[in-house]
Amino acid sequence: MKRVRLVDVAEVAGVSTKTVSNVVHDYPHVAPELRRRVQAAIDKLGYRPNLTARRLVTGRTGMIALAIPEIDHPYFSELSRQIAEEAARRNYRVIIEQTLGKLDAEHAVLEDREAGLVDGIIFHPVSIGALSIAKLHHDTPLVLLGEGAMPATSDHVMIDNVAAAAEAVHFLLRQGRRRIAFLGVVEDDVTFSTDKRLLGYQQGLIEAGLDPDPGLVLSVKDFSSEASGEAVRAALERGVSIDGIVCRDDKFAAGALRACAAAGISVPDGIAVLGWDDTAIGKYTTPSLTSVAPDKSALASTALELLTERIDGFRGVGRHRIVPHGLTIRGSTPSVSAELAVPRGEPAVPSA
Amino acid sequence: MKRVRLVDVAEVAGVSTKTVSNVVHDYPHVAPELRRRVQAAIDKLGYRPNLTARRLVTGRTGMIALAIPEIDHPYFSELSRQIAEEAARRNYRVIIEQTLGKLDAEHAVLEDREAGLVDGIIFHPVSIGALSIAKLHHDTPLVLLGEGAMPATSDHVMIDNVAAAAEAVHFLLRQGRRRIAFLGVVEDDVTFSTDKRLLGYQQGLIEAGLDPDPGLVLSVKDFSSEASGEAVRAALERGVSIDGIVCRDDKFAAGALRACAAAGISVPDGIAVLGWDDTAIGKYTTPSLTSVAPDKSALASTALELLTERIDGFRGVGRHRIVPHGLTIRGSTPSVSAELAVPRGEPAVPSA
DNA sequence: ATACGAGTTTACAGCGCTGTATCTTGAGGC
DNA sequence: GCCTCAAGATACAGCGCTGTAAACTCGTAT
Repeated sequence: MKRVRLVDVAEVAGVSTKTVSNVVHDYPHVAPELRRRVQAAIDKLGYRPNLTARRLVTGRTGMIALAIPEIDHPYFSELSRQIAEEAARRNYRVIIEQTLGKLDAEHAVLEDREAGLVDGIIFHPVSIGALSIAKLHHDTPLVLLGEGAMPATSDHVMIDNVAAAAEAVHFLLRQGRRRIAFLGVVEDDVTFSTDKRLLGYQQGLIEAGLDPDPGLVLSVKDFSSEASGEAVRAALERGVSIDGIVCRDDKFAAGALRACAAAGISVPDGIAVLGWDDTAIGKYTTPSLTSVAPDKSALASTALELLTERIDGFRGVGRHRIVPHGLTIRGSTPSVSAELAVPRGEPAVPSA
Repeated sequence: MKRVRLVDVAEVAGVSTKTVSNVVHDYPHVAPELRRRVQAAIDKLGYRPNLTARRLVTGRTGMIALAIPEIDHPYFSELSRQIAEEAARRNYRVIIEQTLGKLDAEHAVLEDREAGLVDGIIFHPVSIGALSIAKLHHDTPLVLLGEGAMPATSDHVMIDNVAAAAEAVHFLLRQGRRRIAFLGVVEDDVTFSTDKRLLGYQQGLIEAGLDPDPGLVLSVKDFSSEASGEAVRAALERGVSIDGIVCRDDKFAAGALRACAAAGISVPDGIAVLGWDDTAIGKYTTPSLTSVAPDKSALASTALELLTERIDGFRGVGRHRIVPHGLTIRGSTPSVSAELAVPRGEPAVPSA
């Protein structure tokens, strides 16, 4: 059963292919009667335009590629959803490319592998450097996400990680916490996110007149929640005094929660734990997780806005946009009002 | 800056476009010297084939659509990852379509909206019925996933939900649990998954010579973990005696865990909780979750296998494949060995 | 009656690529 | 020395659609 083509419809309706095309596209100057006849033929034959053919001639594919490290990481799947929905609103479809953070896969994203396949690329790089991006990037419109490489030539969207981390610290300080740890720095970490968050953490302490204690910056073996839990366990065992933890992501926070539970320390009473990314993970932990919340919806719409502008011909230099962030407050930090009611003068010292 | 085309390369190399095409495709009968010359021209000009044009002539797009309810639901994002990786292995790209389980979106998936855009569709339906699928489905190769509609005409892949639920029940029975609840039946549930799992649950009890107690089939207001927790809380408050819960998915199980904790009942000592889908959620709950584990990798590879066969011309009737499932054992159920060591004769009765 | 132009409709080229059929070449057989 | 044949290279049509420009229609102005 051959697919129905424009010519088939044209023949049945007794008009030219262009007229059929005009009807399909709702071109205004088509006589009502003809429009009816053509529409009837379309319905009768069940005609559907061949998008590939349309693309070849228009040069537009109506698709954008979304290149992210892992599709099943909660942050990225939640972000993907926002982007897919925002893209749909603008009549674009999304094809998802998983890089697993690997350098060669990230190179492939830029190397026009999608040549003529997508109109633009939204890319959350992890391993690749700014220089490589600038070098490899041809002319497919590109918007970068995250705290990784950000060459001046490309558009870029992120939240203000430094400010967010400082705010997270202030949030805990307001609740009387004084021994706030940062979890954590990963050995051989190639990502830039941690740096920014660590910087903001230190900045927050300094702003409050506190001296950052290097012993409170916990280092973690890898990016798993097991490793982060292990790091917290080890710190507590060493006798490090901690009454709050700012984590680089929700996974790490989940590990911290486990370690606290294992050590018999109550969260949030003994230690307050603060995650990052406001992913679904935070809804399932015990207690549930207070987490820095990037505005994923704003992230998505800003990325799409920049990208569509490029697709529509904008040729200026790279634009850098900061989107809002907030703090989703759940059970792993004391409620602010409770704190205000019973201000604590002394930092809580864990028993382990 | 115009894109480099085949003709541009041909001109530089001083050969026909077809020869360049042959080089690009590694066609064997090309003289080594010519191949070198053409390759040099390709490299020099930075030529990348225009996939859209190639598609128009070959009729193959190299893309498959994956239509799922929610991309950021852990089960679906994990499944998506498997499918994307399996597809990549077979040189297909995946475009993801989110239906949100809505009927009109599910209709759209089948209505050739992707006409000429994808070579095939992998579709996890929720709302649409078997009849509608049979009626709407044109000739784009299609493979269905899940327990929803499964018209005889379409290929279909799932796990044996009835058997898995029965096994889950037996697993708890072996540990001496006797008051096993099923969580839960959702009012106005349009999905078929619950039915199958409930059936298997009842079957498992009957096989063990137990009489299913209707009071142990908990009904839940919606699909959130809050609602499932509420259902468990209410049951416990009514004084229903429960020592084990088989849940229709991990989200429900997470809600159950919270309800137990709130009621002061230890999991797994007082109540054993068993989730479904083996999603990442189970790693973050307290305790971590024992969960029925569909073999997502087998699901993905089987779906791709059936789909590519159809794409490659197979025209037979719908094939139905059952893929394996297992049980990922974590903290929400007692370890089997401990149970064997200390067999319990009496069901544990929760204190609430 | 003729010209004009706004509104309709069409012919045709061509997007960039590949499949088919065809042509060229040179080695080997007689 | 001529013919055969396979390997190597090419010409050309055409995938299904849309943009452009030209053509046609018909009511109104001249």
